Amino acid sequence: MATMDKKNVSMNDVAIAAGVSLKTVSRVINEPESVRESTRDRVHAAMEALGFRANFAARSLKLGRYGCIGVVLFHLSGGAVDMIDGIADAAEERGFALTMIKKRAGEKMTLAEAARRMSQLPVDGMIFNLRQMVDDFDTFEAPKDLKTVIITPMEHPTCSTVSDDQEGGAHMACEYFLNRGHKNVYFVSGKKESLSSQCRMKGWRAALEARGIEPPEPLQGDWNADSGYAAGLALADKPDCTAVLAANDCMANGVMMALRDKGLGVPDDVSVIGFDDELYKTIPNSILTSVKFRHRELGIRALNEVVAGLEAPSSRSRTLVSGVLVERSSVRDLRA
Amino acid sequence: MATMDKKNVSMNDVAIAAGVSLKTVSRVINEPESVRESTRDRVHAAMEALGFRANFAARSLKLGRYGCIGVVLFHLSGGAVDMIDGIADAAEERGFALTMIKKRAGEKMTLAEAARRMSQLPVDGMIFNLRQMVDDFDTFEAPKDLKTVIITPMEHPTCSTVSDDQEGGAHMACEYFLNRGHKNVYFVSGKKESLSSQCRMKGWRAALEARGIEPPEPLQGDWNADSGYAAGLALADKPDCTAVLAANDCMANGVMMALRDKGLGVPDDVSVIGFDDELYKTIPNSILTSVKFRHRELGIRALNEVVAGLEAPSSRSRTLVSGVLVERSSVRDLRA
DNA sequence: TTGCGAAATGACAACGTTGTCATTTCGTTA
DNA sequence: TAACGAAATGACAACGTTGTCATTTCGCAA
Repeated sequence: MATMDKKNVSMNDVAIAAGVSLKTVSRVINEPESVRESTRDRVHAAMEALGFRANFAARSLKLGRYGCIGVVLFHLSGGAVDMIDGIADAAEERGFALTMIKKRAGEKMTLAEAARRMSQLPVDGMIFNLRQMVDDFDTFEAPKDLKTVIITPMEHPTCSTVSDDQEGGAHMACEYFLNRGHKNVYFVSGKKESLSSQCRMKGWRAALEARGIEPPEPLQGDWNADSGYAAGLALADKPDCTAVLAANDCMANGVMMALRDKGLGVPDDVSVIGFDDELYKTIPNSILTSVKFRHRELGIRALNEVVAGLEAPSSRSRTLVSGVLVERSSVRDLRA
Repeated sequence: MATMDKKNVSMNDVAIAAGVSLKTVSRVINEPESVRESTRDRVHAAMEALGFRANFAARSLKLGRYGCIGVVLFHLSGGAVDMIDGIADAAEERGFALTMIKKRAGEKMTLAEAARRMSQLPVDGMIFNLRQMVDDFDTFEAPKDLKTVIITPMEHPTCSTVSDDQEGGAHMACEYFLNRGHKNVYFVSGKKESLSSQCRMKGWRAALEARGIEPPEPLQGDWNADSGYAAGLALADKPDCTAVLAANDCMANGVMMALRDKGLGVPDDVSVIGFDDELYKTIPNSILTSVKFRHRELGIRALNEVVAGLEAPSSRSRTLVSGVLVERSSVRDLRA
C-alpha cells in the first residue's frame, strides 16, 4: 500500500513533500497570488498526493472565528422548512455554514439554556427560531460577543428580532373583507400556545376595533381540518356570519367543507380567507384566498441580520416581513 | 465598569483569578471529581465572574474530533422536516450537534463537491440527503476518515445508505388492492426526476408483474392536486379502472375530486390509495388510505449509522425503514 | 558583474485547550 | 513527630494553523 494512514496529513507534511516551508503551504491556500506559479503547482501536487485537508479547528483557533452561524430550532413546523431554506441559502452566499441544535420533544428549553449550549459550539452568531413563549424571554440577555437574532413576533428588549408581519397580514385580510361590504369577520384560531395564532388573532381583533366593530368570540381550532370543520358547523348557524378568517388554510378548508355540508356556498353565502396559501397543493382548482408569508425571505433577513451584527453584537433591530394576500375567489363583494 | 472586554476569557485568565493552575481549570471542566471541592468552587466562581466559555476550536484541535455531524441537504422537501427532526434528536441524544449545508437552487452539486465542502467544516461524519440522481453517484468515494451515510433509495457501492422502503410501500399498497379482488391498479406518478416517485412506480410495477398482471401505462403527475385531478379525469373514462395508486396524498385527492366530478364514487366505483398520510390535515373526515413512511425514524437511523461508523468509516451497510399502511375507507373490497 | 528594490519564501511565536509526567499536599499510621 | 501512599495540583509540550518579521531570491538597470 502506498498511503498508509499516519493519522491526518498536516500542512507540515505537505510542506516537506513539496520541499517548501509550512508557511508557503499556508499561503497557497490563503493568498495564492503571492506564491510563484511553479511553487504553487508543486504544493498543489503534494496536497493532492497526500490527500491534505485543512484542519478546521486549528484554522479557527488562529483566526478567532468559525464561519458558522448557529441555528436553534425551538419548534420545527411546516413553514420552518422554507425558513431554514432561506437561512441556508443566505448563509451559503455569504460563506457561512450552519450549526444546528434542536429543542427535543418534551424538553423545556429556555433562551439562556439554548445560548449556553450554542456558545460551546463553533458559531460566530446565532438565530433562535421561537414560535412559542418561553419562560425567560424578557429577562434573557445574549452573550455579549455572540450576535443573537430571534425569529419571533414578540419584541425583545435587547436582541434583534425578525418576524413575519402576522398582525399586519390578519389586518390586511380583515380590511379586504370590510372593504367589500362585510359588516363583521369571524375568526378561527390555531393552537392556543402558538404565537402565530395569537398574533393573527390580535391583528384580526385590532382591524375590527379600528372600524368600531365589536369582534365576535373567536372559535378555537388546532390547525387541522377537522377543527375547522367543527368551527364551520357552528358558524353555519350564525345568520350574521358572512366572513370567516381562519388562522391557516387547512382549517379554512374545514370551514368551507362544513358550510357546504350545511348547504351554504362559498363565496355566495359565506366568504373565507385562510393563511399560508398552501391549499392549492392539496385541493384541485382551489378557490381559497389566503395570506401568504414569505418564510424564505424571513430566513434570509434573519441570517443577514446576524452577519451584519457580527461586528457589533449589541446592536439591535426589529425586522418585519410583510405578508401577501393571494387573491382567489372565496370572497364575495357584497357591494356588487 | 467592572468587566471590560479584553477579548475572550481563556482558561488561563480563570486560573489566575482563581489562584490555581490552568490545568486545574481544565480538570474542573473535564473531570470535576478529581478536583477538591473547595478548589472546584473557587474555579467555578472565577468562571462565573469572568464569563468564561470554553473555546471550541482549541478543544477540538487538541481532541482531534468535533462532536458534530455534517448534514448535506441536496433537496429540501416536506418530508425532510421530519427527517431532520429525527437526525437532530438522535444527534442531541448522543451528544452531537449538526453542521448543515445546502445545495442552492439552480446550483449543480455532486457528491464529491459536497464532500469537499463538508470536509472543510467541523464534522466527524456526514449524512447526505439525496432524493434525486446526481452525476457522480456511482463513482463517488467518501473521504477515508469521514464516515458517510447517504439517505437515498439507491444502493451505493462503498457508502452506507439509509432509505424508506418506497418500493415495499408501493408493493404493499398494490397487494392490498389485489387481495381485495381488484384485477388491476393504475398509477399516478410524481415528478419525473424524483427518486421517491421512481421507486414507488417500480414497486407498483413489480407487484403487478409478480401476479402476472400487465401494468397499464402510468399517468404522469407533478405531486400537486391539479395534476392528480387531470389524471383522475382520464382515469374516469377507463372502464377497467377500479383501483388507483397515487404517488402522494395531494394527487390522490385530486384524483378523487375528478372522479367525483365525473359522477364516480370513492370507494364505491373506484378505490384509491395515496402516499405520506397527510391528507387528514387538510381535508376534514378524510377517507384516504395511505402509505406512510416514518421519516423521523429514517433520520434517527441515519444518524445512528454515522455515529456507529465513526470508528470504522469504511464499513458499509444498507438500512431500509419500512412504511405503514394507514387504513381508512377509500378501498372497496370487491370480494364482498 | 554589481547593486538595488521588489517579490517570494522562511523561522518562529501564538491561538486556547488537553495529555504526560513531575511535584506538592493531604490524611494515616508507626 | 516522622514517614508513607494516595490524592490533588502544576509545569510544559503538543495539536495544526496564521501573523509578524526577517531573510533569500529574482528581475532589471547601471
